[in-house]
This record gives sequence, structure tokens and C-alpha cells, in this order.
Amino acid sequence: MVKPIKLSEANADFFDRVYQVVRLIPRGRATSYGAIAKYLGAKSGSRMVGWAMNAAHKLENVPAQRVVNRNGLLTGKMHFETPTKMEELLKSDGVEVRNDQIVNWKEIFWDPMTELNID
DNA sequence: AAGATGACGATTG
DNA sequence: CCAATCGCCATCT
Repeated sequence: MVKPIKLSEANADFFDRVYQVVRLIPRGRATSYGAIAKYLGAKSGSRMVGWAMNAAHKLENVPAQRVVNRNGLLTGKMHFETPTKMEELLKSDGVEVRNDQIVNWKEIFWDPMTELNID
């Protein structure tokens, strides 16, 4: 029995925004939960982004592997099909991963607010 | 209804 | 620099 996530209309919009940003992440790049949260308004809290990803990980069109914590650490790898799937996907994207952490994170980091030039 | 939890982040000690 | 704590918001028990 699958556990249905209660999606109120309000946070459904939040989910949609998160998915949008995640899908916009170019191949070979990645962003952080906080960056997305900040892009959405920063008030929602980074946890909500992570929580949104939890619901997103079952969606194929949402590359959750490109979303890591501010440290570039693959904190959510355990939530994938397999704990190694996340870094595999990242390596497929051309992202170098070492010790569950993205190498050259500062260069790989893709800030939606900066890259999308929000003003 | 109240407390604990979470794919986080920033600040304080 | 590492450890501990609070803040954030919604969900789960």
C-alpha cells in the first residue's frame, strides 16, 4: 500500500515551482535545497524543498539527483531506488562525485536566482 | 492536541 | 574548526 501524500492546493503550487526549477537545471550542473527555497521566497524553508523532492523522486521528469544540500553532499541518495543511484545519475550528467560529495561543487553549483537572472 | 521528524541552513559557543 | 542549538514549515505518530 503506497502512502498517499496529502497535497493541499497551496503546497501543490509550491511543488510545481520546485519541479520547474529542478527541470531547468542544465546537465552537468546541480543546485541546493536552500537555493531553490530562496528562489521560491526563502521563507518556505529549505526543509520544504527537500520534502517536495521526496514526493518528486517518484517522478521521472524531475532530476532530483541534481539537487543536493548546500555542502554539495548527496544527502538524499538513500531515498533513490538504490543508495548509489544518485551519484550514478550525476556521473551520467558529467558531474564528478567523490565520497558522496560533488567535486568542484562551487563550479557545479547552479543558482536559479543567478542563472535565471531574477530581479 | 502535542511532540517528534525531516533529501536544510545559519548562527552561536 | 568542530559541536551544539535554533529557525524554518509541513507532515506523521
